[in-house]
Amino acid sequence: MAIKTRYWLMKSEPDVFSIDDLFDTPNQTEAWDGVRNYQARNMMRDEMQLGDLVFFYHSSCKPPGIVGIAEISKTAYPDHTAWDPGSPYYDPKSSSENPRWFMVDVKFYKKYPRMITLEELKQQPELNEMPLLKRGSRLSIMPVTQNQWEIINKLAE
DNA sequence: GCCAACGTTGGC
DNA sequence: GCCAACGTTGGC
Repeated sequence: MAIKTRYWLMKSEPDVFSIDDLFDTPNQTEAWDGVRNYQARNMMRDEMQLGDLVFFYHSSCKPPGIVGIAEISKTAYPDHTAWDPGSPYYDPKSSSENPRWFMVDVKFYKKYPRMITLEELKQQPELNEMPLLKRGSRLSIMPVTQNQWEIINKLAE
């Protein structure tokens, strides 16, 4: 039996990797490397399923917001950038025998005709339970409920 | 560039 | 296992 699709939100700084970069990547698929937070890692490693849908969020930019949707195209596998001393994501405590960090592959799904800004998300009372909108929340990957997913998709119309 | 909030580290 | 110090995130 197929597992029910889950929904997520993943943050990326567009200067580093934007939704247009994903669009322009061969096969429109890229490894989501560099996650170095245990909570975020656990969600990728333990909960993300093939075909799950992801809000692509641009952070640390003006303005921040959701710019489109990606799809999980490969479930979690070790993040080898942690083993590369030349990588900004290098972590000497991770090894191929005992990997500490994981990544998934995401595939471009769609880009919204306009960004749904953080400001706009904040104005929706139905969304105030989203971790994204909670004071002090810094999670780079977070779950989205089906209800939240539908509300935001409607905003994009 | 500021800084609040949060996670991680490491001495004890 | 506590907790102070430090580093990072990310909106503003």
